[in-house]
Amino acid sequence: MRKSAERRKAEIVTVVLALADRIGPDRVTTGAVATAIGVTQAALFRHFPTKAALWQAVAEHVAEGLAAAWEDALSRGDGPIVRLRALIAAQFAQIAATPALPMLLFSRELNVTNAELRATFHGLLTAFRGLLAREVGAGQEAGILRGDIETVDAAVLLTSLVQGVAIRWALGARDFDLQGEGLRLFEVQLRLLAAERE
Amino acid sequence: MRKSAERRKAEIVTVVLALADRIGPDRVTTGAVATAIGVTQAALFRHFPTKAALWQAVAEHVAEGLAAAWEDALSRGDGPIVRLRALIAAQFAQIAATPALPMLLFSRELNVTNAELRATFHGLLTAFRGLLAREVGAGQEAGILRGDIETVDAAVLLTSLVQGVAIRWALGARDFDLQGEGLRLFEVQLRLLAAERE
DNA sequence: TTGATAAGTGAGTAAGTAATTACATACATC
DNA sequence: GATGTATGTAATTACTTACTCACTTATCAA
Repeated sequence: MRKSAERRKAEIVTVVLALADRIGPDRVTTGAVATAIGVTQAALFRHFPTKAALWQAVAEHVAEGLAAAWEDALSRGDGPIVRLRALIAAQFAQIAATPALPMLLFSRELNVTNAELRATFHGLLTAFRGLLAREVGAGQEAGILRGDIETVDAAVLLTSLVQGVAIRWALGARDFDLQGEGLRLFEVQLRLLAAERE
Repeated sequence: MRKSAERRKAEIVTVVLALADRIGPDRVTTGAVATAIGVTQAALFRHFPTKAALWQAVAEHVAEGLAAAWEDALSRGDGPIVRLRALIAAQFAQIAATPALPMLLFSRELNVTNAELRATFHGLLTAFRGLLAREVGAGQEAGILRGDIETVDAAVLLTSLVQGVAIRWALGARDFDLQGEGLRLFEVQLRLLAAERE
């Protein structure tokens, strides 16, 4: 029943993310989190001085998860196409594992209350685009991808693909496999980006 | 100072959208709206029975604006490519005119409190994708666009493009011209989708 | 000019919000 | 087994929220 501070903190962060998905990030009150865990509301402030600090911890948790997934994806493959596919797959996997992520990007906690969080997440999106751009550039130099397209433009198209599918999934009924549909469309876009050969 | 109910209603809706952009949709309190207008908070309830009804009116206003912009775009052009470009341009123009739109899609007002609004907006996105798909199909039949791509997939890629650029604009510093950058990337994607000719 | 109607006000209420406090108790360490 | 510390609680705080109601007053038609 009673847990160490470290494990309790982790539990709180997890519950916040789950609640954010279920009832929306801005409806996550300290009371709701507490009852979902099974402690009193005051107990939360044993572990986080303010609610903003709680959200900060949540953001760091998410950011670390994303960074780790990207690193893992890049270390796996060898060719640029394989690595591109792994990056996209990792991104979809992270979103599926944390469905509140798209909503979180637009929550007031992130955009208004905590300017630092906003910068953090915006930086994450930029970093992801940068990783994609590097692989696209490698593919272009290798002659696998069309060279008559700006590298960064191709990267933007790919990040947009992820966001577009994620939005459709998050706002809709979530009645399709996010990663499957996302990777299918990635292959379509990849065919468009491929250098022509006959 | 004193206005007719019709004009006051319209003013309230406008102010709500402006406030939603500035402080986030979920921080738009009846008090904040009232002081932004220059009336007391109680005055709002003269025109809308509940806050949910207010949001309903806001959603209808936005939906009507989008539908009108699409209709106008379609009536303008003649060829499928021209109409595609006009649809994309219209969408970017609407987002630029109502910057709260992307946030609104993910607000709790839309996603949790009012299930009807959620369905409305989700339907709008689907409708837009449908309009794009029709033009893409026409372009494919005319031999202007590649035929080896599923029509709906191309439409999804185009809506994703809009959403991706809009997200980058809304979450970033808004330091670039949304419509200009959006249309530039549209031309890039269009080149990828074009039937090859040499 | 007058009277009816519609727009706006001032002063409230009840329900929720994050945060604080004094107090209790489980748990590891000696 | 005693004891100090860290985790948790009950009660309460000051504040914000949407919403109500009895009232005032601007506006306009007769």
